[in-house]
Amino acid sequence: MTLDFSRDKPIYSQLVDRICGDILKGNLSLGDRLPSVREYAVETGVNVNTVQRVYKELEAMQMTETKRGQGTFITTNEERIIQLRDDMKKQLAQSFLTSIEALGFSKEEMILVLQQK
Amino acid sequence: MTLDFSRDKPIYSQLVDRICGDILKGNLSLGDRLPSVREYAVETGVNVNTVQRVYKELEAMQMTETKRGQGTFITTNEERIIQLRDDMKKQLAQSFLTSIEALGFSKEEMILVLQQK
DNA sequence: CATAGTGTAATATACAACTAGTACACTATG
DNA sequence: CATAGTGTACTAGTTGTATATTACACTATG
Repeated sequence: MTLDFSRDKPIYSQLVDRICGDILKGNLSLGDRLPSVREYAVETGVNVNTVQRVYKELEAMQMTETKRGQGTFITTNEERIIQLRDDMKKQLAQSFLTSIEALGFSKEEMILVLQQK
Repeated sequence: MTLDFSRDKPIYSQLVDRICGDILKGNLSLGDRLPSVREYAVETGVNVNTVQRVYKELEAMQMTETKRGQGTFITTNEERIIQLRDDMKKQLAQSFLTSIEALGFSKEEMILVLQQK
């Protein structure tokens, strides 16, 4: 694989987003095992510690459960996933609103732009 | 003044946003002179070099014009401001779309959330 | 033409975030 | 109980950001 990473955001953060996305989209199923930190490090071309940080973040979000010696698994708690999905949606919307307000755009004009794309 | 800065973004970047916003919103008018780097540094409680970086960025965006010995002024080129406003609007929209796509949200469902706020 | 107020530049320092290399600790399995 | 495969922890180096300090270059003004 060896992914491309944008430089304006930490790699670990981009990987968290990617995995979150895969889970929320259903590309990964509840209970699935993620690659080991070493495997995933090789796949993506980053350091083991970076992957560890990714898995740590995911676990802190209660999106995964980590078992030493066994691996990291996507939570089987479906409610938690649903809740996370909703939280993220709200958070995305809120930070978007904050940004546009800071630059003086109205919600309505931005929605128009979005609809045109 | 002595502003509060969020820790998740560089200070210089937050100041750029603030001034951009003030210009785009019309709080600052075309041709207005910004405070001197030293004044603004004291006002905001940051270092002169940080303010200098802010003014440099603004000039690179052609949002201001800097005259050595005189000060930094908001461009009188109204077209440029209009263009910047439009560019930023599109850029905001695009990065929003990229984010929501990465996490598996649809444009439509996000617009609904935005409208409810 | 001296002076004070502009922006600009260079250097050193400090600190935090990020990443990498390496070694350690736990678990399943034959 | 040895071994291979897990996650974890420690240390160090790099980079970006911010600060402090100092000096320089230009402009307006008395």
